Amino acid sequence: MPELPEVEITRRGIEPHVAGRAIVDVVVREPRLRWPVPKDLKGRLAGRIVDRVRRRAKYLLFDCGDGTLIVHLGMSGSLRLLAADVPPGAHDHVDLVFKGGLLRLRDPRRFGSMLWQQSPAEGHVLLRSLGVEPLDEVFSGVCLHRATRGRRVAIKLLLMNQAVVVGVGNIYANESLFRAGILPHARASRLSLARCERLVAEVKATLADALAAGGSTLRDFHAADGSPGYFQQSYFVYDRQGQPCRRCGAPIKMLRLGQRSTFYCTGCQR
DNA sequence: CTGGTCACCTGGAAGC
DNA sequence: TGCTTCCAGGTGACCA
Repeated sequence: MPELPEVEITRRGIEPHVAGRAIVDVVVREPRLRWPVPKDLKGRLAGRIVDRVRRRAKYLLFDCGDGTLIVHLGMSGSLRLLAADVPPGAHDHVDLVFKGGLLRLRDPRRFGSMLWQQSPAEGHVLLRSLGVEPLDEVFSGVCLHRATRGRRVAIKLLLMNQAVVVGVGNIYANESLFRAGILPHARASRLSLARCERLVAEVKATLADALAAGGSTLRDFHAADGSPGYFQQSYFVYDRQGQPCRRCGAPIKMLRLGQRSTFYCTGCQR
C-alpha cells in the first residue's frame, strides 16, 4: 500500500484533472471497503464541484463545498484517471464520473476507505488524532526527541505510529533508519537528541527522494496516469535480506517487529 | 496511558 | 498439476 510518497504522487496526478470540475455521477459497485461506502455518497457528491485535492497523512481529501470526500488507499488501493468508456475490472469498486472521464478506485484487498465528512474534514474521527506531517518544519529533532521520552517501543514502531508522525510506513521506516545508522529495534527512549535530529533529517530526505522517483511500485501502485514509480530500485534494505549492504557489503538481516518485516544492516546501524 | 496481538481481504509465490 | 501455507505498502479494536 501506498505510504506518503505514493499518496502524494497520486494527489499530484489527480488534482489538475479534477480541481474545479463537477462530479456528474458516482458509481459504487462494491461498498464493502474497510468501512462501508456511505449509501448516500452519490446523493452527496453528484453535481458538486471539486474545489481542490489535499493530502493529510495517507488520506486524500477532495474538498467539495461544505463537505469533503475522504479517501484512504489501504494496502492495495489505487486511483486512476480513465476515459469514460473503459470497462471496470474485478476490483474496481467506485467511479467518480466527470464530464469526459472518470476517476476509478481499485482496491483488491478492500482495506481502503471512501467516506464523507461535513466541513471541516479534519473533524473526522480518523483524522483527529494524527501526528505531524513529516515534511513540515514542525517535525524536527526536538519534536521527535520529545515524542520518544518514556517510550520503550522500538524506534521503528514509533516512526510508524501515525499519532506521532504521519505518512511513514514499513518501507520508508526501514530505509530512513538505515540512512540514519540506527537499528530498528533500538528502544525509542534511548535515542539521544543528536540521533533524533539525524533520523528526522533522513526521514525527510528519504521521502523527498521517493517523491522525486515517483514513489515505489511493488504490486499495485501506479500513478494516476498508470505510470510506475522507480524508488524500489534504490532501496538500501527493504526486501533485501541476505543480499550485500550497498554501503558496507555485510548481508542484510531481517527480523519481525509488530508483525512487520524489518530489514537492517549490522555493519551500518547501531 | 502503554505495548502487544489480532483481524480485516485478496492474490501471488513458494513449498510439498 | 493441485493443494496448502505464507506473505504483502495499513490501521482500528481489543487485551493485559
